[in-house]
Amino acid sequence: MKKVTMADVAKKAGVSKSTVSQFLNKRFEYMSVETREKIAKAIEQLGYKPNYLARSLKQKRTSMIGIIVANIVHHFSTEVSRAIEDFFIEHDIHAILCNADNDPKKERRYIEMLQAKQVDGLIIFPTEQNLDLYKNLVESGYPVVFMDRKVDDVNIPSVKVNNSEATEAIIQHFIEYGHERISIVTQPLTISTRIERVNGYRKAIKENEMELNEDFIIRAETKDINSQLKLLFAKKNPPTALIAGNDLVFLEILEFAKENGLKIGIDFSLAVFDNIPFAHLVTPAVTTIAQPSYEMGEKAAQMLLSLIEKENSELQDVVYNCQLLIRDSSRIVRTK
Amino acid sequence: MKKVTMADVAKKAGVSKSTVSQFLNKRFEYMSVETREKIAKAIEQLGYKPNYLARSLKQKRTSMIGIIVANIVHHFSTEVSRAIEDFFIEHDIHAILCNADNDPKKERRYIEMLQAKQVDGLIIFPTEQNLDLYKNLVESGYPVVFMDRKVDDVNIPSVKVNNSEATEAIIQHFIEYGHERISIVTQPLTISTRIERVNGYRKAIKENEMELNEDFIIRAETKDINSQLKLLFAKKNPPTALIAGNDLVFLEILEFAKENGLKIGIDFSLAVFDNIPFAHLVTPAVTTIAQPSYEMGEKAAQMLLSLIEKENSELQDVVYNCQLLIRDSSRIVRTK
DNA sequence: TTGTACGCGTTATCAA
DNA sequence: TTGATAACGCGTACAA
Repeated sequence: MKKVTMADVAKKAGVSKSTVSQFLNKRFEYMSVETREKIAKAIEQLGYKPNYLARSLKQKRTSMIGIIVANIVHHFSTEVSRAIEDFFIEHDIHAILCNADNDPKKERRYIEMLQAKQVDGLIIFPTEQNLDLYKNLVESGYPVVFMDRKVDDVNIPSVKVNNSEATEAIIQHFIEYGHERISIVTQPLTISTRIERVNGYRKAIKENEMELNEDFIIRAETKDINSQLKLLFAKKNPPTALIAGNDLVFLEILEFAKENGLKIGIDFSLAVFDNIPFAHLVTPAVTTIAQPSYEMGEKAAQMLLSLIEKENSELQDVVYNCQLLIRDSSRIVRTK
Repeated sequence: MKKVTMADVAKKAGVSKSTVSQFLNKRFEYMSVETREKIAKAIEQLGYKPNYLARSLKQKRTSMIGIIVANIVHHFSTEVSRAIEDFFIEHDIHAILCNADNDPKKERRYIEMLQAKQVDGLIIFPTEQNLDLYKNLVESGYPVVFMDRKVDDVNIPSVKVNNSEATEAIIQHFIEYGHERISIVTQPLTISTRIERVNGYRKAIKENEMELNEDFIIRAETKDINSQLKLLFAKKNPPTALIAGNDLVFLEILEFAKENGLKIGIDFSLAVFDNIPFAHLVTPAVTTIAQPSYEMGEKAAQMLLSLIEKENSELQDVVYNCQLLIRDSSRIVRTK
């Protein structure tokens, strides 16, 4: 794999390296047409491709950014990442996607690796467990934007949704349809997003003067959700409506229902956080609390770019509203 | 964002750059314990992080590979990419994921971009439309592996499944359940995968001495599939069984069925290529022709790594078998 | 309009 | 056991 360098092109064209460099950077103003053509021909013949690596080293800019998602299996992460990648490709910036797998150690490793690779900036779905590291990033002035989650006491701008309000809204919806026992099912409360949702849950229950039953708040790893649901539904007064924290939880609920012969929309109502691509196609169609993932990704990308280009060093958090998409799975009216 | 370099560490520790480099590369054999400690302390205090970029320039190896998928929305691509990334991360190699979006121009652009970035190798879901480019890659000795598709006349090893045989198997299954009019629905026949499946379809129909109806072979862009299905089902003798070419086609079929009040498993039977994550959870559960996507990704990654490390320059194509997962959507017995 | 020379942060070679 | 020096491939003053 013989590499052809600028020097080779220069020799072939009978000019100096700098002239070739000029050519590549399209500074034709002071270049004779002949030289220009000679160089073009030489490049063509040799099949020369500039080495971005060397250029990056010199320019101290790699035109690469890193995305660290908490859990790549989560559909929301995928959508957001896609948006970020799309945005940056328009600016000739490549994204490297890393999956921290909800593991703070992996997150740390990736952050350090990406910095070593000199990426120009980072968009992180933080595990929220590496405070010192986040603070280091801020101090060293590294361009970073947080996604989906917020970390207190760290001055990094974040893009997220109004989790609390969205949860209140879906509960309001359930109440209007006559539900009196509503349960929320989520993964462990290690991150702000889930905490906010449970806070919204508590608030809504309280404000509606309903009984707050702690057993109705399931916070468990996905692998344990099925058994927890079994316990919940074995109670004398099981819930009549469930709120699923994300698409992964939703699949667990589906599995639970299937195994236990419960029909969604009949035996219990259901609403799910996240965009489920097939939500409107299954029977019954599933009510979702959709996050504007594409806009969120785009926004974060914009913010990061402005940080990279130093246009703006003091960015505000951005909070999006969720959209409640009512479908059949939550439309049953409960008459006690 | 002041960058601290090896020179800074060297100065602080009172040694030369070369010694620091030795230290970083763990060549401690001929190094006094004191120097070692001095350097370690200096690195610690300055918060020094080696610059991989400079290292890569020198070593002519970036520890990055590129993945170019044809269509990132396709679930199969995601699974394969995940497997590739997982494999390479174990070897401290980062993957850059690019979405060619089924566009040969984009594919070309990405290949060139990734080469300019000096990635160590490429795994490509080829559009099959850039023959000259593929040939160039081979000639320049660039490590490349094709995924999912095969390109004739180009000496690049590929990892794929036995599309033709898998299609024959599903048709055999349908026939056993009494179907006499089976249709295959796929995207346009621009790539080997789809061509092989349609070939398998033709072969199976012929061998079973059934009537080969060209109208029963739908090859259309996803956006046109719905209307094509409408035409198909408006015929006097519509098919009683459908084979969907992938998950995107499947969603179109779901949509079509919903809009026209047709019930899957009742009004027609269905089998789908690809792993649909929720296939067993919906009603009726969907019969799938699963590709071993994770193994395929892993295999391709292994092959690429061996090419990169020059262990092996003549690799064979690898063909995996699909697994037929019979579920309710195809279990109805047709009695004419 | 073009060429020379140096710097970017490493690593490799070879002396010391 | 350590250090000086030359690469790696490109960009850019500054000189010519």
